[in-house]
Amino acid sequence: MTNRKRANSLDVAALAGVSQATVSRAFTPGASISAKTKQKIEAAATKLDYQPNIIARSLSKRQSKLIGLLFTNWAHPKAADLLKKITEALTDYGYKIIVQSTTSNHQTDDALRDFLQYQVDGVMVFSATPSSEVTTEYARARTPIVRLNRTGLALNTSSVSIDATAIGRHIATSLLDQSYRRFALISTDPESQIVIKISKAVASITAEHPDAEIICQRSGVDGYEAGFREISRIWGNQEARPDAIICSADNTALGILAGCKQHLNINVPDDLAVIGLGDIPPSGWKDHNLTTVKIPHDEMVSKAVESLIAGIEDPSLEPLAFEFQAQLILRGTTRPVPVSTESLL
Amino acid sequence: MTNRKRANSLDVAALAGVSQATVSRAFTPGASISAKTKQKIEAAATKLDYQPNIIARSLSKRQSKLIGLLFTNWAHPKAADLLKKITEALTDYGYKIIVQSTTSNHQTDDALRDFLQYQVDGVMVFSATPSSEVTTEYARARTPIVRLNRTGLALNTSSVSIDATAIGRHIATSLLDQSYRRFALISTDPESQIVIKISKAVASITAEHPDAEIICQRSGVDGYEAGFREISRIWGNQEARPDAIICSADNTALGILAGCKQHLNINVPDDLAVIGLGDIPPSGWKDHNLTTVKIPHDEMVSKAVESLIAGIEDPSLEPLAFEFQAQLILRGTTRPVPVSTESLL
DNA sequence: ACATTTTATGCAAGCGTATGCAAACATGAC
DNA sequence: GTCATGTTTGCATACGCTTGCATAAAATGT
Repeated sequence: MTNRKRANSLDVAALAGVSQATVSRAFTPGASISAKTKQKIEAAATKLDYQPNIIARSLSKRQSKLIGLLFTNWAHPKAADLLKKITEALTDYGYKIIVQSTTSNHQTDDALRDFLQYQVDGVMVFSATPSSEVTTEYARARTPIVRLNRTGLALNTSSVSIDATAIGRHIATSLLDQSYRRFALISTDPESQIVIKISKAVASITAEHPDAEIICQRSGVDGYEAGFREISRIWGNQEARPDAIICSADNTALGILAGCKQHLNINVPDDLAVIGLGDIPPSGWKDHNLTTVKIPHDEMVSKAVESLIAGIEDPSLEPLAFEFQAQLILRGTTRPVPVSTESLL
Repeated sequence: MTNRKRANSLDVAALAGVSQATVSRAFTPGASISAKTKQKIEAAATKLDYQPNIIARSLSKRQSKLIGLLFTNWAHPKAADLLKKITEALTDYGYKIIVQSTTSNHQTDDALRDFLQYQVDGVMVFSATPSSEVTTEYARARTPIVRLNRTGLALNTSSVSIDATAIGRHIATSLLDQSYRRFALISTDPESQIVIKISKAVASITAEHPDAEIICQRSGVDGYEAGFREISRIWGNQEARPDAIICSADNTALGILAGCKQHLNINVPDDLAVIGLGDIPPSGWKDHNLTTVKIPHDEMVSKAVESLIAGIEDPSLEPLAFEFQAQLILRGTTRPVPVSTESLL
């Protein structure tokens, strides 16, 4: 019983008095095998504590049932939820997930090449964009890549994202309807495509409106504390005080809110509107009650997983770019909406 | 160039004019090979876009360089951080991580068996306890398991946890020093070993103190909203109002705090002390300023990874149970500490 | 009963790599 | 030039499984 070596199909075959091939078939769903021998083999297998070696199977079948998951943005407020969702969805499809964390773009490429060495059947990338060299390698290997939280149809990869332009326009329109006119845009990562698109959308709406303007724009403001400090700086510049702040993260927005309340004595939403992005749980808490944007992460993950599987099953499938609609959640940090526009929500 | 088949070591060997074995050696660090041929092979490899097939290597070497990570408690406030830390630490050791999510105990066992099929070199389990059947299977396969966030030395597995008894005693002593006497214990999961130990520690301290008592104990209170509701219920029972609440999660504590402020008009910390567990970011925010317990997750992860690797490298190593000291962070939801006890912190 | 179809099994050749062993080669000492 | 020593290489086999093909066994039909 203290046998060093793990039992393999040959051992089981010997014990069950059949050939090794038959053992293999006993563990292959849908294979041609009689109920009787299958049972016999299963008995032998349990006796020997045998379980098929998936590594060997992968080698033989030339598919690993492994999906690479490249995760970059761990600071994302929904990081854990996303991971859970992705893992579970892929598991349902019979895949195992091998995760890798990266920070720099350089690392991204290395990690993707690693995945290829592990013969992954597909890769999902969260909040990162691989180089075109790597993606062509993937194309050559006919291994699909799906990017989550990145837009566009770049480089042989699919993407699943939100329709940032739409939500940007929606935010701007809504603020205008609520009689705000002087917008500030505060973002975490200046390179985020989503943030850029939102900014552009807001800009295009204000451009159409005679007395509206974007009065201030700042990036690299990341997190609660940063928001708390940032609002003082903004408010300090008396000639250019905004009356509405659009923030690329709820955290930051909550920090701003705290600053308003605690030492600036700014009345939200009368003097100033604050809008976040992401709808993290504290935003809904009664003591914050932040107006924000809810991103349909669950649907996005489902779609991403779905399209990854589709790409694996049919390698000739063309990559696609999906965009989902985000939802503006009006709470207490913006004025109540005039009835006329309520139907828009 | 649109070659369907991935190049393998034999193709490279042919192109470089050497044997397949030599190619293998070119990609094996420390193998016996001359600089010249190695270079030649590398040139051929890049030309063919060759990368060693790790699946095949694993089969041949009988080790996969794969670690199974079983993740249960996705709701843990630090879930994402922990995952990141674990992933990165294991990557540094040259391992890849294959994650699996589970909810029920039954799933836990299945997932662990799956890992075994994938020939993982070791497994890390976060917030779950595998059955003894599975752990003996692992012992037989000489594959180590490390449990993170679970205590004790059960079933051939190592564990890394906090010293719950110590922090429980510390909390209780500190509250007594601050002249609180009537304690309430609110927990999320009634089965959490850590919570149970903390409760017992608090109980043992109060037992030693003549006029202190645990006046109320509730479990299954999970999250901000639940805390918000719970404090009303507690406060409603006028004869049994506590003067200090010890909460097994910061979220819940923050909900309680909000309830105190918003409609119960309870003065924290004068009428009531509130202590959380976990030190999530909002707890440190100025508008909450929650006294809580900081858990040294980073050290714990390092230790867990370290001991897992040790177990892999030396299978004869006995499992160990590690306990780390948690730290009480005194903020605004408890009274200032009398000077005499400050040295304890 | 036999012929015919269907179903189960075994045989053997892969899948792509690692590695012990022996042969070949290079190096330096004499 | 020979020999001893150490370094590189190739050969062949193993790792544990799948699967096409051929054959044996069972089921069906007449």
